[in-house]
Amino acid sequence: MTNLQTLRGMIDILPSQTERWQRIEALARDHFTRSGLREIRTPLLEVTELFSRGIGETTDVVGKEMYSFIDRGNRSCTLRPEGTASVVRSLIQNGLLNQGPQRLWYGGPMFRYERPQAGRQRQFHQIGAEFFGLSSVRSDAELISIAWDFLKDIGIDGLELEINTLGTFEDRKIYRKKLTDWFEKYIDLLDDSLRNQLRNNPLRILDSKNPKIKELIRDAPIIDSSISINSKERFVKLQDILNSLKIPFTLNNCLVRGLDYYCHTAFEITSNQLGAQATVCGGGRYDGLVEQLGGPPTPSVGWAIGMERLFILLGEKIANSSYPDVYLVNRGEKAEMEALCLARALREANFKVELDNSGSTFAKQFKRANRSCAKWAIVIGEEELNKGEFKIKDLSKSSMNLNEISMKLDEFENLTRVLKA
RNA sequence: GCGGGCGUCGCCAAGUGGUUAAGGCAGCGGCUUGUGGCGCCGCUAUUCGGGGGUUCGAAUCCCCUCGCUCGCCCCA
Repeated sequence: MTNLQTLRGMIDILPSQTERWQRIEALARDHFTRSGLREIRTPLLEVTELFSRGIGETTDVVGKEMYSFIDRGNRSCTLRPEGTASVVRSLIQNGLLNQGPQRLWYGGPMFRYERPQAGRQRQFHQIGAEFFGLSSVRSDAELISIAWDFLKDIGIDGLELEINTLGTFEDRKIYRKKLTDWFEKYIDLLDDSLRNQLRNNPLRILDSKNPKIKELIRDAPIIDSSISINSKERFVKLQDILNSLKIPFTLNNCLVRGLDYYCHTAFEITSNQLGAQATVCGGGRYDGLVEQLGGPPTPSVGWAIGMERLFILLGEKIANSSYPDVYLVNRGEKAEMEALCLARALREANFKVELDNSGSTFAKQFKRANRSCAKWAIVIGEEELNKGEFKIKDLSKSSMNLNEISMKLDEFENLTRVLKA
């Protein structure tokens, strides 16, 4: 195949799909605005170090999934694999963390060099929300509710919210040790990659889908056994609030965020309709991140939603539905000019107008008018022009020639009144 | 990076060694040089992702390669 085509894992969003995107994006913007979030936009390209430091050297994302290159100034640059690191960088760089709590949302394309599969592309889109400078457990609950309500509002059903706690950094350290010691006893059962994980990120083993490991994990120590009274109380409080908000959830003590700066709340919203990649929204609290990137200690909590997965769940619920108000049938040199002027005037008056520029026969043009699903056809030809008129036709009426009305070219007010009816 | 499935027109496809590569949708033209949704007629793949091989003969068999897809790892 010598034809030029998209890079693997990168797809075109064609006109038949863009309207769905616009609708969801508009709904998201509206939902976030009502939720008191303000949008932040950061560059797609950042210095590589931002992600290696912000996401973690030992993660797969940084270790093998980044789109990185050296630019002409000999800097290592990376297309963002996620949104949070850039947002944090921006808050620090622009001094926004000195201006009180920040409630933000962002959206746009992210890039990860992975093998594409259902619900996963190399260029994919996320929308995310984050709170900075808010440490109460109510913030965690509010943020979860914003995600939950958004997904509900746009009409997605069958979602499940799973939550877990990772405790404080101290708690995690203790748990990590416990877990490592425990897995060491079964080191023979672990393959190379799991042993690697055991060294770098033992908590992530809990997430394994390997059936044998899953069985093993059933008997592994759970985090509950390691966390402090305060952490436990915080987690119970979160559950209480979610109950009060009538947001159903399940506890999943294998749900972990592998990175060191995560603490307390971790959650995912999943669906069984997504194939292997079941998570449509994932997030948690990461009080250590801002500091790790050179800012002041700042409590932070956030989540991201995968847009492509959202669309899989939506199916045909948000269909393209924008048909023209008017299809302008026209023929003959002078009539064509008149039609162009009329199209412009109607568009100015907020009508969606499709102008037939084909110059083909009236029969053809009407065929296309019908296909376009326009409500009205306006007809301008030599005959009409000679009388200083045009015709309006209701395309939804089945009779062919009987449903025309003639109108003078200068009766624009009258025309718009008819079209609106 | 590693497995499984697949690759025939813009889309959906039939064809599984004999040569004129069905059919449907969409598109274009006509029946209808000025009137739509139905109908009828015609046109639209020298070619079966690409390359090489086997054969008198290949879309059909073999090898390589590219791409898509599903899964593993991991994530949204």
